[in-house]
Amino acid sequence: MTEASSTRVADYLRTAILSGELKPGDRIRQEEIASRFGASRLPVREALRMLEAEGLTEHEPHKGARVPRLTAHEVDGVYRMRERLEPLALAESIPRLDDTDTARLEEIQQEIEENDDLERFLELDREFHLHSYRGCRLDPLTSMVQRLWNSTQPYRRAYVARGGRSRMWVVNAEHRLLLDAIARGDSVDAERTLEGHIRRTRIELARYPDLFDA
Amino acid sequence: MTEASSTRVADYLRTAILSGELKPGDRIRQEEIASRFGASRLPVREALRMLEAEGLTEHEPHKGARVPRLTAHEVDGVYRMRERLEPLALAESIPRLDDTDTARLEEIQQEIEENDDLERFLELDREFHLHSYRGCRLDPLTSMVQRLWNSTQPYRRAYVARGGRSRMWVVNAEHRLLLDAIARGDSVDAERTLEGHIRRTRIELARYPDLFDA
DNA sequence: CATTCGCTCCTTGGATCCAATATGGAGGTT
DNA sequence: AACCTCCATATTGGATCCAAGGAGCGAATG
Repeated sequence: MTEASSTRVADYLRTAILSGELKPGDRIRQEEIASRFGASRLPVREALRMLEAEGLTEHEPHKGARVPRLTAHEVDGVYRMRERLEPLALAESIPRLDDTDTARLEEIQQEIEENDDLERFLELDREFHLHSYRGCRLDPLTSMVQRLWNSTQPYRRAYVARGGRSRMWVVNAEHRLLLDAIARGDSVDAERTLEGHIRRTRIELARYPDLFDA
Repeated sequence: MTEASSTRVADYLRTAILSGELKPGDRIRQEEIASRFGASRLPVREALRMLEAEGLTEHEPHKGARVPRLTAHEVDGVYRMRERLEPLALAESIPRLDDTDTARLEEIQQEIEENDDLERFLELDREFHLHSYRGCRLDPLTSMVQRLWNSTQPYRRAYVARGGRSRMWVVNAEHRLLLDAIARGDSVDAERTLEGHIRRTRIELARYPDLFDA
């Protein structure tokens, strides 16, 4: 057992939140998680701190941890941050991407277009974008980008489940344009395309303010 | 004692790092801090997790916590992130700033120009910029900006101590232009001015690659 | 004489127990 | 009947103790 126990707990909770098993507003009781792992509450506490750092949980003294419930305005803000940060990550990444990477991106996009499952789309879309940043050597930047993706995941899910279906062709077109720019190594074009992609998604999301009520 | 003990420890360590008392590469022994506070190691562990979330410490299993030592490339990356994020924070902030705020900014800038102490300058410069974001209602954004400032603080100090003196007039001019744009409520101009301010600082920093060796 | 193996000590990771605080319900009062 | 207060209980925060892993030093050997 060279792996830290708290890390395992953190991994479990992370996938639970990202998969939608734990929803915004849900309370996380330390004892419950601890017993599920046959461990004490201490590693759970550590894990919750780690997740807090990743923006996946929030903590209030003597009240415990919850999955954060974001307002429409906050999600909008996160998307505006992504509009600025992800183009930077992509520009930093492109010079270091090789043919294997672009082939992989093409493959993912292909599967997105053939896929018909909601949950699978969320995974693939995330993988598509994060893979395009894989060449970015700026650790603080990539971890921040990941954090932003994590924090809005539940609302992405809600949106796609609601009305996202009809707009799928737009996403696919944007992804194809992005792929083209990346394959050509055209960072400037890629940045602009990506910024537009995120901005349009943000504006689209704003059309469904009731996603954030529950 | 309604205040969490771990919070006090975190506050102490944070100021210790930001003030330069703890330098990049320094190890932080839990027992040492704990005894200094007459507390057990547990709240120290929690505090270290919090600081890790803020980018002020880093953690390795069974090896303990250290103040992160950034490479020149990483600091450059952080500045590039700031170039993109802080203009957004400023634009978001400006519509909500009132006359009291601009007066306060003017006051800070005035003191910067009269001041001659290195440590005091670091404080004032930080306060100037962070105060200009005070109207920004996007919590994730402001906390991230603060985080970026924190993580480069030791290197800002080293730079100013080394050669920053001679360039002070540039900083002052930039701050004055920024102030003017803010006072006029001209978000577009303010964004552009701020971006240039950060970019020039980044390029200037890159001229001293040996700041990162020790 | 250098190198490597192994041992000891130091530091961190985890479990259990105790203290402090918020939550929810019952009962009394207006 | 509604509201407020107070108490019981559940849940988190902290202290102490024990286990596990890494670093540094010394001795033995090539």
